[in-house]
Amino acid sequence: MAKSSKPISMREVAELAGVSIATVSRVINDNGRFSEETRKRVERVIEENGYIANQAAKGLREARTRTIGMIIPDITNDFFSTLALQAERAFADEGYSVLICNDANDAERGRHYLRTLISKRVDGIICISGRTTFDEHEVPGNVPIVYVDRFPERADEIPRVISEDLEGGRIATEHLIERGCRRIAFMTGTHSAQSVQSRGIGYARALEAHGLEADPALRIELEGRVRRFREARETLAGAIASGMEFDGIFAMNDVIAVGALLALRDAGIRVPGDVKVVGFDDSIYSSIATPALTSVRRFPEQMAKRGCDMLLSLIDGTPVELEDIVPVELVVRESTQ
Amino acid sequence: MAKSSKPISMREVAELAGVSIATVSRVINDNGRFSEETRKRVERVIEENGYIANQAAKGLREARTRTIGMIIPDITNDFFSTLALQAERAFADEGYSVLICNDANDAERGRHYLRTLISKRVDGIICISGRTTFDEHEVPGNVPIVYVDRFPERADEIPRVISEDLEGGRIATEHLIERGCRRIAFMTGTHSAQSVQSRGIGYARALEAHGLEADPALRIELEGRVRRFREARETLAGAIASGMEFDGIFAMNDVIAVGALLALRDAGIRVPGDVKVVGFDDSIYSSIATPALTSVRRFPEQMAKRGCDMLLSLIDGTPVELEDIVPVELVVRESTQ
DNA sequence: CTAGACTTGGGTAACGTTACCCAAGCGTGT
DNA sequence: ACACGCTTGGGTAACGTTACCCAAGTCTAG
Repeated sequence: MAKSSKPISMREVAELAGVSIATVSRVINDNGRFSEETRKRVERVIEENGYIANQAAKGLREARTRTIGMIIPDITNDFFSTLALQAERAFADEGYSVLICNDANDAERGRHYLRTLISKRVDGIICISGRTTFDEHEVPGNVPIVYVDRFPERADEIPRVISEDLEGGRIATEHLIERGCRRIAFMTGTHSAQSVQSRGIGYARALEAHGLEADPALRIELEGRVRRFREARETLAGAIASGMEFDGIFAMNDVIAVGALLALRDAGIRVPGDVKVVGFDDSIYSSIATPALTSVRRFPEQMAKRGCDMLLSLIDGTPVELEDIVPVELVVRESTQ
Repeated sequence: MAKSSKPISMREVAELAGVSIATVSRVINDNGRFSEETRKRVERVIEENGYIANQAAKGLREARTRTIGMIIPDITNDFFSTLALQAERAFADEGYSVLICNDANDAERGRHYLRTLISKRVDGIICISGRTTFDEHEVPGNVPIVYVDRFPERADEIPRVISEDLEGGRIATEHLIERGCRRIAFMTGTHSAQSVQSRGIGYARALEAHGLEADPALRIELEGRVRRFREARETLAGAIASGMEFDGIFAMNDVIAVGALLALRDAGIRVPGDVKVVGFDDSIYSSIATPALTSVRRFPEQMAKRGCDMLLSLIDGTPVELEDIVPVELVVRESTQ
C-alpha cells in the first residue's frame, strides 16, 4: 500500500471508465442523463478504486460545505456535552458535520474561532458562547447563526433557543422558601452569561414575593473558571469560615452545587438538615451526589434539536421565530427534603 | 446589511486595491515580492471590506484542509470529553480545527463517519472508536490516523496512545485483595474495547497471583449502552437480588462504579464496610460520589496531547513510535478505606 | 553607458467539482 | 423523406486560491 498515494479524482474515474468527467458527475449525483450500462461501468470503477468525492472541491463549486460550526464554552461540562452530542447527531442525520470549538467563555478565543469558522465557510453556526458579540463587520456574508442557551446582543436579528432561566431561578428559590429557608445564598460566577443572570433575577423575585430581603452578603461569586467543582468548594469553605450565616443555597449550576455540598460536608453542616441546596441543570452530577441534589431540570436534548432545526431553516432561507423558549422543571431530591 | 451578501473574494480585493490577484495572495501570505506601499493598500482594502480567505479554495489548491477528524464514542462521558477538549485545544494551537463524530461505539456509524471525514479531506484522524477496523480500501490516500485509548487492528501500521490498562486492572484488584476482599466482582460491558478487556486480564492476573479463583459468576456484564450509570445500577441490583455474594467490586470505569455504589446503597450494603469498590478513570464522578470512589487514575490530557503530537508528526511525514503507553496510578479514597 | 541583478508585480494554469450548452444518434409521426 | 424530440453524453467555464513564469523598471558595477 503506497503510504502517500493521492486519492483518485473524478477525472481518473472518467478515464478508467472511458467516459467524460461530466458523465461521472451525473452518475454520482444521479442526475438522469446516462444509460444503465454507463452507470454500472462508472460505479464499478468507483467501487474498485475506492473513489471518494472531494468535498473541498464540491464545497468550493457549490458554495456550501455541509459543515456546521459550534462554539461552546467547555465540552467537559455535562450540560454542554449533552447539547453538543445531540446537536452533532441531529446535524449528522441531515448530512452535516460539525466543527467544535471550546472557547472557555473567552471572548478573544471566541472571536478567533468565529473567524476560522467563517474562513472555512461553514454553512451555519451554533453559538453557545457568552459575551461574544459579532457585528456585521465580523460576520461577512452573514453566515446564519443561532444562539443556544445564550442571549445574543443583536437580539432583533439573531434567533436563539433559551430556557426559562428566570422562572427556573424563581421556582428553585420558592422551593427553598417553602421548605423553610429564610437566608438563601446564591452562588454564581463573576461574569456570568445573561442566562445565568436571569436565574439571579428569578431568585431575587422569589425572595421579594415572600417579603424576604435579598441580602448582598448572601451572593457568593466564584472567581475565574468554574470548571470542576473545586472553586465552589473552596469559596464556600471560605465563606463558612468567615462566619457567613445561611440556611439555603441556590447554585447557578450543578457543578457549583456539588462543590457546595462537599464544602458543607467538610464543615460538618448537614444537608438538608441545617442547609438545603438546589442546583441547576439536573445533570448527571445531581443524581450521583450525596445527598442527591434537588435541581432545576433543563432539556439540553430538546434545546439542541430546536437549535439545529432553526439553523437548518435559516440555511434553507426559511424564516424562523427569533426566540424559542424551552421550559424548566424542578426535580426534588434529598438535598431539600 | 444585505442578508445574503456573498463574502468578498480575492479578485474583488485585487480590483479595489488596483493590483493583481497574485499580489493580494502574496501580501496575505507575506511572500515578499511587494512594496510596503502595496501592502498597506491591500491590507486597507481587506480591512475595510472584511475580506476573509476562503479555506475551501485554499484547501483545494494546497491539498490540505487544516482540519482534523475525531471519532469518539460518546462525548458525554467525562473521560472522553476531557480527551476531546484537550485535543481540540492542542490542534487549535497548531492552526487546525476539529470535526467531531460521536459514533456510540457503533461500527456502522464509525464507518460512515470515516467516509465523511475522508470525503472532507481532513489532514488526519484521531480515532477513539473501538471495533472499527479500516482496511486500505476504506482509507484511500492513506489519511494519517492515530488511535487513542483504542487498539487498532492493523497494529503494525497504525500508531496509538494507550494507557496501562492491564496494569490498572491489576493494581485495582491487588488493592482490593490487600484490603481483605476475597470475592471480587468485575463489572464490564458486553462487547468491550480491547483496552477494557485488558483491565479484565489484569484483574484475573491479580487474583491468580494471590491464589484466588476467578469465579465466572463474579463477572457482571452490562447489556447495551453504558452511558449513564442506570444500567450498572439496575444490573447490580438484579445480581444482589438473586443472591450473588461478593465483598469487592472492580468496575471497568467510574460511571459503572457509581452505578454500583448506588445499587449497594439501595440494597443497604455498606461501602466500604461490607463491600469495597474501585473504579477506573478517576473522573469527576469519583470525587463526587459518596463514599468517594477509589479509582485508577488515567491522564486523558496527556493522552490527548501525545496523540496530537503523533498525528502532527505523521502529517509532517516524520516517523513516530507505533505505541505510546501512558501510565496509570491508583487513587485511594473512601470506597476502599 | 551598459550588462546584469534585484525588486515589484502581472498573467495564468492548475486543484476537483458542477452546471450549462451543445451534439450525435435514434425513433416517431406525418 | 423530413422535422422534431428524446436520450445519452461530451466540452468547458466557472468557484477562489496558490505557484510558477515572465516582464518592466531600477540599481549597481565595470
